[in-house]
Amino acid sequence: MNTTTSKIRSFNRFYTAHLDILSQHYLDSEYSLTEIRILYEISESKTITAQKITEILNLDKGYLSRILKRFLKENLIERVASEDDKRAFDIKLTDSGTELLSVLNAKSENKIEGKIEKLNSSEKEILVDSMNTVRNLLTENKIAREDITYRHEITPGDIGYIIHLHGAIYGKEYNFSTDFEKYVIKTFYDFLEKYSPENDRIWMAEYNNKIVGCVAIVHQPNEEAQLRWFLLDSAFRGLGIGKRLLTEAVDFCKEKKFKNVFLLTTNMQDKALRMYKMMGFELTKSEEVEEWGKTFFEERYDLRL
Amino acid sequence: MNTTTSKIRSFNRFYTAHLDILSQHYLDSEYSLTEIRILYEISESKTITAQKITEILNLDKGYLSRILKRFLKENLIERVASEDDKRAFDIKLTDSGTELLSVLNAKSENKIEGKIEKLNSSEKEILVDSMNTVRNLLTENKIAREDITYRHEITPGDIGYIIHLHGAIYGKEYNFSTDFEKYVIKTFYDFLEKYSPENDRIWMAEYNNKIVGCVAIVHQPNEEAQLRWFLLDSAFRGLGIGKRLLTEAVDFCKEKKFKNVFLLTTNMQDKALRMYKMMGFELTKSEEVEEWGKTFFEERYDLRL
DNA sequence: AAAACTAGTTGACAAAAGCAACTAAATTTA
DNA sequence: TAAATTTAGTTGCTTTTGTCAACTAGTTTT
Repeated sequence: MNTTTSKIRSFNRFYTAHLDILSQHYLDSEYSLTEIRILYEISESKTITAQKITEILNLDKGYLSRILKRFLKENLIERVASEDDKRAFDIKLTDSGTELLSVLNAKSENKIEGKIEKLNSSEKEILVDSMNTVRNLLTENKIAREDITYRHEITPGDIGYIIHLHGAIYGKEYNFSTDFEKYVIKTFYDFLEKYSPENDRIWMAEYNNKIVGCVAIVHQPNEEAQLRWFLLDSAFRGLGIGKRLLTEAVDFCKEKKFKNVFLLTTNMQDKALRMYKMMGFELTKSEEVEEWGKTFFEERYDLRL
Repeated sequence: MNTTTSKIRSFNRFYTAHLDILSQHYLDSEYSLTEIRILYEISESKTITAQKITEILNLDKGYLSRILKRFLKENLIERVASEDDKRAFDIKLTDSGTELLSVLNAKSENKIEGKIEKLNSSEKEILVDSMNTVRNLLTENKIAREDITYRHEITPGDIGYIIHLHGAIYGKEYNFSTDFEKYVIKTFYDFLEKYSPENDRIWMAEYNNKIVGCVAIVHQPNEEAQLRWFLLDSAFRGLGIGKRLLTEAVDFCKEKKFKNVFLLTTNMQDKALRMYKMMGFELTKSEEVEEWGKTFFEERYDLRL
């Protein structure tokens, strides 16, 4: 028996009970969960047709029709004949409908408050993060480009996390030993020692407040710069994050008037190599080495600006 | 408006839709979700009374009574008058009831399989871990001591994550600047340079495969050892994790026959200080310093073994 | 312009759930 | 220990919730 599946089922049972949505009256109001969901859909889309609601909530149109009739009578909704389809109506909430919904929302929030009141703020953070993770993993479209944020100020914990990503990702994908992480630690220490906010920069791509990708530009003598630590969590590839990071990095180099940017990489990083080439980087050196428990080619790429 | 609450509400709406529990027929069977939940409860507790079921599932006893009557007629359950209460019956599933439930379980698992088939194994792991976290946090008992695991082999990504924790926690709790993280990076680099598996060790406490606490013993000249990097994520304090880590560390020192263990800390770490003293450490030096954007006392504690 | 389709309404009905009165046994109380 | 109260389960009656199919009137396809 598949344990992942059974663990998920167990969670589903737990959450069904937790949601407490199987009782008829939603939050002791005189409305059922279905009715509230209808009102909620109306409020969400500002204006909507009955047809659309049946699609979203999977309701019988006859059933819905009667519920809407009652809502009209109770002045919770109002509707006007649709412009482009004279059979249909555009439905929206009246003020008292909005009011009702907000009262119920407040009630629902109170109930949730009660359930999390014993958690401290970091536990709440963990809870929300975990919920987001569950949701993202269970959603078809997985991660949306818009959910990724970018920044370049270094805050406490960032560098450590980037080191962690390097160790974890290279360990998993290329079987690099912990020696590689040690090497990364060294490079970051040197970077921080010589760090010049004016001529160095590190960009981070974040998802759910967690770094999932990064790249940095480190100034070098003779108007050169080195591009370093270009990395993307495997779950976040193919979203244009890498391209965005590299573009920011190269733009920064142009802005700072560096004459040449170079980077050191290995022949194993096929995906990163493709992106470097796309940005105009060209192979200038290649040398076979044995390190971190593997044999590979260490390569240098250059981009003249 | 409290964002934690609204994020949870959003997740609840998502999960309600995801669970798909609002349709009448459970998994296209001729049974409703309520009926299946009843069967499930009966199967879980091997033998149960109707009263108990109404309590667990919050059902009307008249309603339940009729459902059970039907189950009896359909030979899904059987019941015998209870020994200790002649009004009540002990209910249990018949073979065909068990059979029905297992068919439905298989269906349910198939459905879940379908929803997670696109996830790779590490994503599945993350999913289950996150569900466990959600569940633990929403359950009274919060995080249980048994959910914490301990290990001391360094795997790729560990050191980076520990550096991250240092930066993030000290940044948040004591407002230390990123310079502190840089200092931690340096200490870890030195540690890895001189690392001797024989005389050094680092312990990690994990929750859901994520490091939440650590401590290390680093050998020093003259049969001394230094205790370093003792740290605990604030959400995981008060669970005995710190004590366990320190005990492991001191036991290791005894086993390795170090004559003295010392540690350097600051007067700000009140909680850690209490634990050090509890383990027998004594203050041997105290000096005012100004570092990482703060003024404080740097203190040395020693424990003779 | 006819045929096929769609948005919404309505009647008839079935299933799900709740409420209250009842029986019979168990427990509490005086 | 007998009367009063409570409890497990049943049954009749009712409301709520949801389904199905037939219908109107407007829309789209052919």
